Amino acid sequence: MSELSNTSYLILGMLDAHPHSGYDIKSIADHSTRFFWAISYGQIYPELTRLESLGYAEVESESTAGRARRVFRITPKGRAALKRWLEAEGEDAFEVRDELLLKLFFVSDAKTRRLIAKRIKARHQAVLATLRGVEKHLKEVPHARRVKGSKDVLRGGLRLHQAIYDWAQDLENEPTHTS
Amino acid sequence: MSELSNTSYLILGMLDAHPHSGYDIKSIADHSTRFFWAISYGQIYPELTRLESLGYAEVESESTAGRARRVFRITPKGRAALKRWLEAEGEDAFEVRDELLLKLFFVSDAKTRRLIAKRIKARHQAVLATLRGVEKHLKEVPHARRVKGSKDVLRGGLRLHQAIYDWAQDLENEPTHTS
DNA sequence: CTGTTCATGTAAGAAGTTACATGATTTG
DNA sequence: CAAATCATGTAACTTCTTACATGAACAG
Repeated sequence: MSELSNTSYLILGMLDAHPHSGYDIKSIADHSTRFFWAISYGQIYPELTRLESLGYAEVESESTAGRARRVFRITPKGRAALKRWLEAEGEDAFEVRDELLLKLFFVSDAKTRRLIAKRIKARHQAVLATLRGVEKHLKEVPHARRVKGSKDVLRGGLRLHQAIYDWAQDLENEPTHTS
Repeated sequence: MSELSNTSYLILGMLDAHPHSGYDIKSIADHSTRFFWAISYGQIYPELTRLESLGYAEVESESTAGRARRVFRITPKGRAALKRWLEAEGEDAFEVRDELLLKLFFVSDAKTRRLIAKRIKARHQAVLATLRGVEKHLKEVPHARRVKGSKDVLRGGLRLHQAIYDWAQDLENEPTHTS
């Protein structure tokens, strides 16, 4: 396959904003990109090593004593690759995997259907609450350190989850299935 | 890990509505579940064999001459497992992977940002058009043959993609980034 | 002094995609 | 008769998750 995956660019994007360790990247991703692109340690650490060996990133600092810590910095080559990716027109993968929608699709009795609607509501209410927390937190982050698109993307997330919530609300209130 | 995955239940759900071949399942999935749970031949054929060997499904008919075709039917054991799954409370996985959101997250210049907004709009406009086509098609399918939740799920999809479209529209019209 | 957070990494496996190989039947 | 569609299946690969192993530093 090609040299860099979307997950590589996610890491590169984080390094572009500021030098980071694998641990940093994971924590940032867990309250930002995870809502539309999740990553795990099992990807991050090997990928950082790989990005370094390919010249897209380099080790900025490495702790020799005490607690282990390797901080990576993006290289000019990495920055160029990131820019190219950002501007490239491609397939622009969009994928949803939703177990509750899958269940709803196959459900025939009204009672289970209503129960699933309830569960969908609860799920997205929880996500909305989390996103509102992120929003609050974001306002406290110094302007310069903020990843540029975070505000836009956050608003998109709020809209998306609100829309699903509203739909599930309607579904729950609907009279017992006709037609 | 456990014996049946969500993808197994998707197949079982299809067989519950009506006996099908692997090819059938793929074509149905491609204009229904694919919007929230995509599957490929590489999963379907081995999984049908597996479901049969575990007693959740059985071969209803098999062409011995001419064009190959194996039609599967759900067994009582399969039906029971499906029902249990539909009613089980679990983690209810919800996952989004969106390359354009990922790009937007890292974009700093207004021009690229606007371009990505445009691409998001185009993408979801296309999905909406497809979903409206599915909606039309669904009305022509005989009532009894319809998978029960398809209408509900379809409306959910329309809402979701409309919400993203609207958000992208706002994003495109916004004055060049302040704050 | 104990639990939490910081910190790195690997190994095994699950899940999914893509490409390939093969061939029959139908439609224009 | 050629192209599209019907039809099954496998192999190689990518991607991602989970669990494990290890240990330092800090907060109460």
